[in-house]
Amino acid sequence: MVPRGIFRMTDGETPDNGKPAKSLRDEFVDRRPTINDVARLTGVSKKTVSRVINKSPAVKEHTREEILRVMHEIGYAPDPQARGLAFRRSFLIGMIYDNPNPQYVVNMQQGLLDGMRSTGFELVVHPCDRASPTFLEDVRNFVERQKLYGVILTPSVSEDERVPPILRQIGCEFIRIASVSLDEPEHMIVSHDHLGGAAAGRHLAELGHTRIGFISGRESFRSSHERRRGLERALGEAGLALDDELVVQGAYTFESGYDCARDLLQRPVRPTAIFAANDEMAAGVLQAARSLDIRVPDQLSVVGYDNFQLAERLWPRLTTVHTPTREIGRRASTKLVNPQSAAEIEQQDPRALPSLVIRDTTAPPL
Amino acid sequence: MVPRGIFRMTDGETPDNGKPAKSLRDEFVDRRPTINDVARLTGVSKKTVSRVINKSPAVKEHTREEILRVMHEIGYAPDPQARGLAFRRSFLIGMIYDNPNPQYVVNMQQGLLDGMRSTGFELVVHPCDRASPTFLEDVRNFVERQKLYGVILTPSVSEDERVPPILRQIGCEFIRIASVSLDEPEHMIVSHDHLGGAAAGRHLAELGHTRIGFISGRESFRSSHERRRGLERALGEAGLALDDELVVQGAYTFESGYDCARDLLQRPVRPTAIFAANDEMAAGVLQAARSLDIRVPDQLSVVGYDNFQLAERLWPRLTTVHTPTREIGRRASTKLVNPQSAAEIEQQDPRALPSLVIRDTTAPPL
DNA sequence: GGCCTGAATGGTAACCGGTGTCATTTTGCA
DNA sequence: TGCAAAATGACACCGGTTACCATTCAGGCC
Repeated sequence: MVPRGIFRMTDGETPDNGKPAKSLRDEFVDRRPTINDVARLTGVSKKTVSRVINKSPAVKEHTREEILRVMHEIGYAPDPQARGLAFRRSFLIGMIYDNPNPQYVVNMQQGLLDGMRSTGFELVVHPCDRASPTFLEDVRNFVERQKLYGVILTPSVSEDERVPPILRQIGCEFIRIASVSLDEPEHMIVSHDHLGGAAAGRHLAELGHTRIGFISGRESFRSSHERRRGLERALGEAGLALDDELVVQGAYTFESGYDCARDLLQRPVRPTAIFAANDEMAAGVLQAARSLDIRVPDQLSVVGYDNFQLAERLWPRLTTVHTPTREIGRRASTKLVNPQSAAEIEQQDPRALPSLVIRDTTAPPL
Repeated sequence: MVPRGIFRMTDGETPDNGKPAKSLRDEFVDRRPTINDVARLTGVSKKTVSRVINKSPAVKEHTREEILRVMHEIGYAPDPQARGLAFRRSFLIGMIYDNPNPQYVVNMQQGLLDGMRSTGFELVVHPCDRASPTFLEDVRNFVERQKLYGVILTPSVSEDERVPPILRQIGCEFIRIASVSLDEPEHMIVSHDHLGGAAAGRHLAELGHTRIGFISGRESFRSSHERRRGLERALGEAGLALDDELVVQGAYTFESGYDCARDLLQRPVRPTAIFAANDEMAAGVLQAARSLDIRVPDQLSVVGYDNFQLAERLWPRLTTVHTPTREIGRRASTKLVNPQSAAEIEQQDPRALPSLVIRDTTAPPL
């Protein structure tokens, strides 16, 4: 039996003005259809339509289909603002970052958007300055005012332990993206930088290098620690050790890579290989080698980390560790907007691990 | 005379429960203050508070100050969703782009955010595929569903003439960012790429080059046209002409730059200088020269366009044309959220013009 | 000085487009 | 037929805005 009213086109109280029959769509040329229109056209209450929107199981299959049909016909889509107001929560995901590398930012954004595609969520970007005295207040205001559905924290914001308590207090979901687990797993996506560091170390050890220099990022950067830890582990497994003398501290910038490499390469006994903790610094290493007439890879092997576009544009083309930033981003946003499917993905798909890309800056030592 | 009620802390109908005096803020630890709270605490109606929020002149100065004081004290900020719902318009700005270059995207975003800082607007990023059959539908849905306040179109989406009519129909403000004016000025921010092209051409002509190659972007890219037009003008002013034989078409990618340069450099009489329409392709030119044992800049001068970070990482460091992408972005968003101040900026500040950055890839011909 | 008029200001109710709570109707099954 | 469970609906509410009306105030006029 057909539920009464399901097929009525107009409500009993809406007078039929006798105009020639026209497509349902025509009514909405200068006005977007609302939930009330859907309810009126299907003859149910707006509450029932709301149930369909929210995929409540408490709607008879037949009713649901009819409502969906009408929605489709008149081109209805719920208003995220109205929904958000009632939910006390928007359908916006915030990406909070303080990262100077454009390539990272864009790859991450792309990945986040991949995971949010056709879910109705949108991405709001929010760069910030972690060193600013108003940093925490900025974050709080952003999240609270926009009533964000969730937040993605990327390095180095993700490493700031002052942020999670604020988000918990507000009641905003968040995912931290970091090189090592800092939290309960449901809040983390880990990039396992120690594995990448180990791959680089193994590669250099296999080539026969024993005097290996390491250029780190700032003390406060977890990723740099992890990459070093991996390097040390791989060298250890090859019966080697990382000489503290050959570890110098950079700052993830091209210039710092240049300076650190000049330092290392002008030592009485210089290293035969340098592992720079990111590609920017590795580019600086190449520049420094050139300035000292040291040929790469014959006289010096160089390994970077990140595998940004830059690595392939350099000369020689840079051997580096690829980080699947986009894939990591996709997982992070999926975890936020679709937790159950995220769990599946994580188990089966190993693509989110770093991997070595061997190009032209590494060779056996002379 | 003090308006009645202004200083009352509680409404007459709200019973004083006799608890010890506490900061006004304490009331809002688990609940954000609303316009009703502000109205109650100041003893005015919410309508008056609303007038203050919207900077209506029809509020007595004294009343306004008092309301602002209370707002500040309890940490009130209007809910953008509720406001948006009533306004039928959100406080979100969309950035719609289909641009493969991360550096451009990030610089542009940064600039847009600069112009929106502390205006209460937020930036929603929306990459898209202009070649997709659903492209226009995607754009429409995005803008219409989110009820965007305004949209920024960047190349090459900004060059698509099908988009503006859709936005006009929806009633959404937009700004097109392009290399040349395509529209009424109030919808455009122009990057004047022909000036940059001319600067590059002038530089090469002054160095004494006469056989100059040009690697363009795809036919459909306005920027490439403009850069070429500028080159031709500068050469013309120097009594030279661009030889059509030496113009080859690339695609703004590293690989296309490499291929085109190999083509040009293996001609019987090769050019002594190459102007590539962007830095990516210029990087490809350097690679190609190296592969053919042609020394830069001694045997070949190279000029790029964009001045992205890459330009300084290359070896030799690339001479290129700087585009003030971030500044352009700042102007674009300012124009959207604060049109009157935008007009002033545009007149006085010339920083938004391209300028030549001379590095190490250009020298007089042998 | 009192009255009238219009401008300035404040109040009330309805509305924007959805959701929550809880009551009511319908259905399936013993 | 009765009853519990499933399906649906009525109504208030989310936090702002507008439309419209009521009140207050100032100035001009007689």
